[in-house]
Amino acid sequence: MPPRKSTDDLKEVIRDFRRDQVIDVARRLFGERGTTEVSMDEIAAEAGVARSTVYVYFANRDELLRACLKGMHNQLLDDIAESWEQDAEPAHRLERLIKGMLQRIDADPAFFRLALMAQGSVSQGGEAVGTELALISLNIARLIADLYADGVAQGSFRDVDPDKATSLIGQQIYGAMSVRAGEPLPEPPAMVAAEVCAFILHGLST
Amino acid sequence: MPPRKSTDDLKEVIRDFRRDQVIDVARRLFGERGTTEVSMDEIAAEAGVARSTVYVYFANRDELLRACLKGMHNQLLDDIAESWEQDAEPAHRLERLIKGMLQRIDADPAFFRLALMAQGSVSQGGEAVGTELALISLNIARLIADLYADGVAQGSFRDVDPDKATSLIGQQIYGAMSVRAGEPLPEPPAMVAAEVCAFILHGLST
DNA sequence: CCCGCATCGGACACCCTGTCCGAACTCACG
DNA sequence: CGTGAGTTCGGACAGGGTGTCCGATGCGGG
Repeated sequence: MPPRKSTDDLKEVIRDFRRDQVIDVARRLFGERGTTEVSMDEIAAEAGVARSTVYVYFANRDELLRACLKGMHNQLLDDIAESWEQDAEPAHRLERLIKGMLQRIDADPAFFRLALMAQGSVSQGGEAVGTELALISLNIARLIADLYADGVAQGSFRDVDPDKATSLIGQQIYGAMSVRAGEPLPEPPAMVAAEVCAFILHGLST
Repeated sequence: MPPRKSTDDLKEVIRDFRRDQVIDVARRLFGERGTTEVSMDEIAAEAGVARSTVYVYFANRDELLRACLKGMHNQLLDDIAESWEQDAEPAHRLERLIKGMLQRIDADPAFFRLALMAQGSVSQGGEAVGTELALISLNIARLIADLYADGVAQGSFRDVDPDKATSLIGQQIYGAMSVRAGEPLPEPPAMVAAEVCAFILHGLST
């Protein structure tokens, strides 16, 4: 087996390119009409390939859905990582984190609704779609945990069980994102992020 | 058309009974394996009726799903209404509200996961399943709004835009419920409710 | 020029939905 | 007791989706 590296690499690039092509279409259609309402025929047609070709790249519908989620996961992490290092102040990081996620939703609300729906499927057949979403949650949770620990260390956050605090913060963010994913005409992300962040910091206390 | 009241009433009772029989089975199966993974055949078989008979009671799969959600909605409202009048103190009402919802989840976690999944479907075909869930949200939101207004009136809550405050509180509760619906071995609802409530009241502030 | 490879397109078996209808059963009424 | 209305059953049916398979086609590199 001779190296033949460049050729094989090219093939792989092409393969990835086509894969992404299908994923993009699937993500759009899933987002627009829901994962259950789009047939593989439609995806294939819209992507300009034969249905059987789609099955060359993805074993089945589930795997395609998982690939869609993975793509979104990566974009989300990129978005957040970008702004993460710009400010080490915990409260600011929190606000940036929230703003980043809201912006990601705004960039493709349909896609995020897709994620929410998949969230539902997770608890179901148990299929591997769940693992994709669990990864996202884990990554975000880690960021929150770090940020909280920093805040406690410098005395700006109340010191309670870190796991509980992380969970509660995460829940608030999750709720905020869910609502926004459904809202037709959302307010500016920066403003919402500021409100959510303020609420997390102070709650209803006078 | 003679009155014949008692007979017709009886028929209606029987009809409702059978309907509920199917709904119970459907709710269980939907909860266990997800709404998309259960066929009408299975539901009918498990309920001990012919598939065609199910279609006598429900026009289609969607209507059956909606009926399942409506049932859960009513149970939830009953649960909450029960404890609502026991204490007029806003903070206590909030905690009771949260506890009530957590208990409902614990009573039938599978069912709540079903609701979450349907939440996803809402944004999809747009079918009337959404209206069922929207009703639930509305009812809860009204309770929260009342409670918040009381708290502000008596000076125990910060006075901000009531809509925003209601929304933020609702988001926190929504997140907490979502997490709990997925947790395998949750802590006592009362304890979790207290934590969530405390977080809403004070946030991270020292 | 020819081989390998990706793609195509269509046939296939299987499953699910929603509709329909005739047959059997139940039960209240005359 | 007989009759008729209403209910259920079971199965047939069309339509549509999934996932598999395979022969045909086209293309690019050696």
